[in-house]
Amino acid sequence: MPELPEVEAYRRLAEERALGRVIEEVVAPDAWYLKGGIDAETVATALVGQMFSAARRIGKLLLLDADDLVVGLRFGMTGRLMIDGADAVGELLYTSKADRPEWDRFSLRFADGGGLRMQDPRRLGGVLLDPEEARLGADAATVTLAMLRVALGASTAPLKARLMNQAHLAGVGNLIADEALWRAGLDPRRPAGGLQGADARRLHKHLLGTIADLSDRGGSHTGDLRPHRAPGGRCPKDGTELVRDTVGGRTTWWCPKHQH
DNA sequence: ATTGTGGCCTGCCCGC
DNA sequence: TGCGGGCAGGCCACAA
Repeated sequence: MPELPEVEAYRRLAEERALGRVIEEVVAPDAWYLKGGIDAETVATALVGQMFSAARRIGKLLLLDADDLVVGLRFGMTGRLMIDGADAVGELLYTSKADRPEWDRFSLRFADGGGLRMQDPRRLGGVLLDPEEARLGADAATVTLAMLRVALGASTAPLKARLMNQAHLAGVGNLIADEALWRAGLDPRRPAGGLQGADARRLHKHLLGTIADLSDRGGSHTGDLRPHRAPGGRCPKDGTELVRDTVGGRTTWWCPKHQH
């Protein structure tokens, strides 16, 4: 399930292997995968003959800068990026590791013979041209405490929902949200705007720490809480049985003893 | 503007 | 052994 750590791995892969190569062909067999009212012909006309000069990332959105446009790649929950057959992320929690031709939703072939592919069994990702980058909030991996306070604002929404709102803070998905709140000892249901002083500082510290740890370990599914997100699971800190509920529309697990 | 809800997509796993 | 239902969740449309 690509969250920020996985997309950052995709970005590095693209930076290493996709820049400076002339695009010779666009293969976009799945019209549903092209977002923003574009079709395969539009994408091909825009991209063929160009090359990428930079690979950027905002939250979970990968941005490839071509000569006169930007390609945005969204991976949803089950998307994978492969370049010349290489995969940046060995394992995704909720997607098959299989590589099937029918799961190729979008591909670019380079003039040198290699190519870039998006594999996505569930078709939850997509391709955008010139995405509106300003619609995304601060990137969660580098957010400062002051920016986090702005992102939380005076919102009455549940803290977890606000953290996952990409317009305010970009890059936090369900697993990272649960892990960071668990580490910070904060109840996912409490109002986002109610965080003061030490609570906000603790959230900031553990949000950055969670993202750094999970990136080092190899993905958003490598959190300390993750193995216990199951019926009967207990808090690895204090042994209390975890609570499962829906918060912000997402399945949420937390420890009723130490998260307040 | 804010917040919450439902639907989309498909593979997988469980119980019958 | 096959089948149906539930589940996973990122994103978006929509309602109030």
